[in-house]
Amino acid sequence: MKSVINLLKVLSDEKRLRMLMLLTKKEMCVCQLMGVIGASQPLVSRNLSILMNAGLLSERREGKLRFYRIREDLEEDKRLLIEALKKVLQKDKIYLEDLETLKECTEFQKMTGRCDMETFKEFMKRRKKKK
Amino acid sequence: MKSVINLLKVLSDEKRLRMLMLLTKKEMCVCQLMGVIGASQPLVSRNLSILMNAGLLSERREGKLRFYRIREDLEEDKRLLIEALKKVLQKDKIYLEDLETLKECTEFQKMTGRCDMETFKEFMKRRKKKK
DNA sequence: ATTTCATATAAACATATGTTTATATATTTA
DNA sequence: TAAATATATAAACATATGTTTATATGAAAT
Repeated sequence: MKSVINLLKVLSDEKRLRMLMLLTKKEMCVCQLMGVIGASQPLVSRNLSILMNAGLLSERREGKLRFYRIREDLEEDKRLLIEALKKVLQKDKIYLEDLETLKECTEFQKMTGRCDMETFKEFMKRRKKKK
Repeated sequence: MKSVINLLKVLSDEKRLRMLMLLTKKEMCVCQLMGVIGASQPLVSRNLSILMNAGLLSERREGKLRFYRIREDLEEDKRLLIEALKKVLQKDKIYLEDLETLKECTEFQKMTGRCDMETFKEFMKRRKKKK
């Protein structure tokens, strides 16, 4: 029960839920998440560490970057709940917007050939202008 | 997204989750819930009103008593998530204990032929002694 | 080695949440 | 109509949580 409660608590924060949903699509580094979620670096890092502590993510280091992904050996209860959430959010507006932003962000990254904070800050600026 | 987040928040409280799980088994009044959960009347009432506001429960009045149950016309996302939680908690220790307590509580109620606060307070006392 | 840069962590703060105590409401019974 | 009773609500409090700002860490590049 305690672990289920904790899981619900961890995922009942909008930014964390959005981050987790993005990570079900692909591995991402901190600066990419900043770009898509539109949150500050410390906030993204803190939420990642909360998701890590909940046993949901694994981490991989590559140079200065740290990539996060959903653990492949998720416990049964976590796997089931995440599946349910994916189903529930399938047509959710914010979730679909995030997926779209992720696509654009990935393209922008390919175009520039870079993966650093400046690049994603630039991406966020352009995105704001669009609106 | 907002409604899913709120649902997760509402259910990430142990007492509320336990109450909801009990209510998937049968309709219950406030004093029965007090007996099984072992919480004070105001706390049970407050949590019931939170579950109501989240669109999870319906209420039926019978004399001085108020009976609560899971809404039969639950929205799709809520239904899905509750189903997932039921699956996840199927073998959970606290959940199974609660079901056992519910059974005993119902028997005690039949035996005494009463459904009021005194009766359930008495039930709680006896239960504590057992341990 | 020093600087740069991505990320993590700590400190500080405001706000939200769970719980208890006290009080109100509304139905029943006397 | 008054007293009793089941439940709801309000007030008060302590604790937990999300967020920002400032600082630390550790790898890479110079």
